[in-house]
Amino acid sequence: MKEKELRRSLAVLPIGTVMRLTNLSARQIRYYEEQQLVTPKRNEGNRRMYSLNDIDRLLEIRDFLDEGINMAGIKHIYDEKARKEAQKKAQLEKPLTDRDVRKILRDEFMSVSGLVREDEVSFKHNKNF
Amino acid sequence: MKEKELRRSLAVLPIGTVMRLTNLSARQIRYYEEQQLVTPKRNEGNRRMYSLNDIDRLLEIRDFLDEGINMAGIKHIYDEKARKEAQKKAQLEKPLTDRDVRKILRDEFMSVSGLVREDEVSFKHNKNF
DNA sequence: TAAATCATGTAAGAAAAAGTGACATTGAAT
DNA sequence: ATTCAATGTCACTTTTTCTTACATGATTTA
Repeated sequence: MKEKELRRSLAVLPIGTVMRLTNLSARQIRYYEEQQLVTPKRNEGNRRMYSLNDIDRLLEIRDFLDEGINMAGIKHIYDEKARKEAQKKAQLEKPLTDRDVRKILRDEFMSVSGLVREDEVSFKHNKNF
Repeated sequence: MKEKELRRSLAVLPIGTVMRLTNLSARQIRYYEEQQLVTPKRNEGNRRMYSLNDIDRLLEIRDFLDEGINMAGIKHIYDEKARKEAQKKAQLEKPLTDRDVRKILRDEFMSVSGLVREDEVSFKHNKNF
């Protein structure tokens, strides 16, 4: 299903359409870009062009904001996501060591939000888990 | 899968995007509309807005033209298609009579292009088939 | 072959959409 | 009360799109 992936990442929508589809103002959409939460392409005439993936991202941002999360928080979420993606991809290159497997397992546990409080660092730092 | 149907019929693309996606000139795209081969929506500012279905239609038109079929021919093809769609929908309302079933079967045969020559009208008109 | 028609190109002028940059506003946190 | 984050608004410019009209090359038709 590489085809679908491609279609969803095609930058074909002007900002006017994105406004209607997301119920966001042009100001908001451009501001989120300024905050590096979305990175639309530009056409030859310097007009922003968005993909369906961009739309999804913007809808998600809108939801996060509605939940009361601020820009910094959202930025953090996406940075984390990108970091994990990159790491996962890197792992696929090299075979996993036992140590890697344990680390991944541990990370999975840690990312179950709310299970562990921020100040419970001892467990977090126990490399022998 | 009504969801997908909806997405494909959403008018979200400006003509510039359609040009890039189809490799057709604005002039061509507008001309095909003039010939009623496509019927894009308009936004509040009177700009043409196209759906993914419209894109498919335009690509198909381009292929027909490449095959040497002219506007009238293409128009005929789509008129036929629309006619059959309408008929099929109408049939779904009422239960089918035996006669209807035979007619549908016959039409199916007739629409297998090339099987029957244009001048072989006797078979075509034999209502007892 | 001359004339008409088809499909497309092109140009002009107007209107709409989108760009940037600056300043204003509002609500929440300090 | 001040600051800051998120958004609104305005001014001015560039790009895109619209419509209308006329031009052109390739086919059809008379």
